[in-house]
Amino acid sequence: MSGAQERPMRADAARNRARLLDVATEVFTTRGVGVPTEEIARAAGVGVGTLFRHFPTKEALLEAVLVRRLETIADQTARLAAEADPAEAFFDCFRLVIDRSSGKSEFTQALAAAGVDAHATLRESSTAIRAQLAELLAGAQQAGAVRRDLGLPELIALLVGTSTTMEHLGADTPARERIFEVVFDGLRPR
Amino acid sequence: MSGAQERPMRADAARNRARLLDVATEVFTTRGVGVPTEEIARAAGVGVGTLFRHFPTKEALLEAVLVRRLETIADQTARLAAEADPAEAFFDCFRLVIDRSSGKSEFTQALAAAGVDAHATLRESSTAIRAQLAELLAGAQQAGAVRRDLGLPELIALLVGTSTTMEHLGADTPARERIFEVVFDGLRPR
Amino acid sequence: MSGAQERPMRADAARNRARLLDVATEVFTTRGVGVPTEEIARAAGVGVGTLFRHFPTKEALLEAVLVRRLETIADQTARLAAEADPAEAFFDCFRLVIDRSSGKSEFTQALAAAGVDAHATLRESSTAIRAQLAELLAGAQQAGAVRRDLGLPELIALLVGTSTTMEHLGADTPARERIFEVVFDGLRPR
Amino acid sequence: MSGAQERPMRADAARNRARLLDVATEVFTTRGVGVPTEEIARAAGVGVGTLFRHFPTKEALLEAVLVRRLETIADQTARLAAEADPAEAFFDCFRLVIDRSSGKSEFTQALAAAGVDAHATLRESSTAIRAQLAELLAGAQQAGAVRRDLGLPELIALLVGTSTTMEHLGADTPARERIFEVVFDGLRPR
DNA sequence: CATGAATGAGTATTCATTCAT
DNA sequence: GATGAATGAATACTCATTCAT
Repeated sequence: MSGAQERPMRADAARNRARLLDVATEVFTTRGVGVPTEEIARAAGVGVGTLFRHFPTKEALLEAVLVRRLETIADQTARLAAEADPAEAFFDCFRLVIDRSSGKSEFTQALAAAGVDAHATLRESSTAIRAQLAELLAGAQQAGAVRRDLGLPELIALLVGTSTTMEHLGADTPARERIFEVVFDGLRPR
Repeated sequence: MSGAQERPMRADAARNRARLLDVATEVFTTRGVGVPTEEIARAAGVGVGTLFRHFPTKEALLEAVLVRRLETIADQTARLAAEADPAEAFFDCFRLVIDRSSGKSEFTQALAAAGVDAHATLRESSTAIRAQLAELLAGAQQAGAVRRDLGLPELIALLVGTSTTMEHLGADTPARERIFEVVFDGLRPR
Repeated sequence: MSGAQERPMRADAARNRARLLDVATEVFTTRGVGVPTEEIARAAGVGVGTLFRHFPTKEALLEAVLVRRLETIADQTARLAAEADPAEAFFDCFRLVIDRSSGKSEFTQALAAAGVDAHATLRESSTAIRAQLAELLAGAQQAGAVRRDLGLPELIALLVGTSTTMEHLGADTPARERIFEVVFDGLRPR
Repeated sequence: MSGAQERPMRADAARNRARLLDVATEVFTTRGVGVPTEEIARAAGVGVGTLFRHFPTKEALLEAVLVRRLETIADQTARLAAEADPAEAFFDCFRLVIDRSSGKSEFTQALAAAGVDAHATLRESSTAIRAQLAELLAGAQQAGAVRRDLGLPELIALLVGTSTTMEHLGADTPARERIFEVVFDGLRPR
């Protein structure tokens, strides 16, 4: 149900596609979405034509990057949810989502896309993550670890916002930890 | 208290400058920074030439918009700080800053600019607001209303992040209120 | 009712616009529609930006060229129609339309556009020319100089086709004259 | 009588070549010459590589299409010339050539190619058709059915032009018939 | 001072053609 | 031989900025 390849796809083509995704992720994350396609192609060691063969549009490339991010997170989130007790699962997941967030506000966009509706491809993977977040939230609320009046939209908005907060703190680990404390304290009932 | 005028400046010139700032604020806020300068000029009822006479660069225009925002906030913040008791002042100010946040992520940028060091012009007004925020924070902490381990950088980052959170909730007032509760609860000691 | 300038338009702007139209006409006519916009701009001694300021689209430029051609023809046609007797007017006009046709099949397109429907601007001037042709045709038919069973569509198609015929004869004047004889003979009743 | 095959050529290769020619003819005729090679290949059920193996250039493909058209016409023309009396043969052939004309101006090009000297490959088949047309014309002229002052160039140009005329009339059969009457009347002596 | 025409570097995208699989 | 992935030159169009009117 996730990323099934229609046909095997030639080895080099797959390698190029992967390389393009990696480079694009890196570049979009660190330098924003404004970077020319040609530069991305060059950095991936392919011609522009190849980039556009794999992703018919710059937007499609961005979308693919976001989808992959979301899928990665969804996978890890799922693993967490299965292992820990509800409360721990919820807070660990919150951390995980935030920690996956890196550089620029690009990831913010990805998460935002999970909240708002986007293109078809994105919607699928964002739906997956939304479902998992909803489940985790419900579990934590039933376990009495999180305020009952919070809904999924607030949770998502809070994830996006906290991600932004962290971006502005950079690598200052103690400060980041204090923010986690503030938010987690605030999330608990009472 | 606001950008000193070198020479008297003709009345119409001043009017044009003001109009440009207003329009730019509106446009940047609602439609993002990507809007062509020409369109801003037209909306302000002047030619592009005039725009570039007042603001030598598009970036300079954006900067001016941000500065004015920061100044406005600083003014209101100052008023609040003078009137209420420290705790109330702090939280009221937090709300005020967030509520001034509207549309797009433009305002978030303004807040971000207060955190990071940007161009010279910005630095002046951001310094002002930083000073006030620092004072308010200290007051609230001494009054025992806010955790003592939080520094100014965390506060600013939190403002930026919460602003982002709110953007994603849009006009859902009850939800926004719940976010305030979460953050404010989290800010309090213990 | 023809090409009214909204506002005076600066002298240099008008000159550039005219130069662009001239160059485009020349270039499209002799080398076809495939010629890069940049080249047209360079040949007109302006930057691409100027070209696109005057004609927001390559298609718009082509359209403008065609319109001007049609207008020119319509003007001359009108003059002819007013002076001569119906039969002479009709045949003179036929010649005139064909003789205005030069190089490539670009003019064919222009005439075709008069037959089929095109963009709004084109339609206006093509309507004008169609009306005049219809009038001339009717006059010649009433004067007994042209078969009564021919309609306007056939006339236009014949103009386009004869224009194509002439293109393939190039500058061979006697041959062109023979074609005129063939077509004109064929047009007469019986 | 048609392009000699150097070596036997494998059965599937021959089938591919034929299929490509068919598809290209169809596509060029209905949608013009601008259609991407890749699309033609796909429609023919082969990869682009195969297309370029058979026709080293897009232009070569177009040329092959035209050659085949000309050959077909030449064949039918030859048959007609052998059967009827000179006058009838001439006019029937004229009709046949025109009626073979379908969609877009692609066929017009083919005819035009018979008039002008194009690439080597084309020259061969166009020479054949030119010879036949010359013979038919001479026959009709000696039979007193066509003006004596017309040469082969005029005839070819007239064929091309009339083809264009017909294109613009589309499927309006009565109108097409009237055009034939006009042209045929005009072609007769006096 | 204001205007808006001119500029031209910059960008996404297409497509004929080549070549590794 | 066949395939389709890779290539990259080419092209229409945009927009910040300058400067003649």
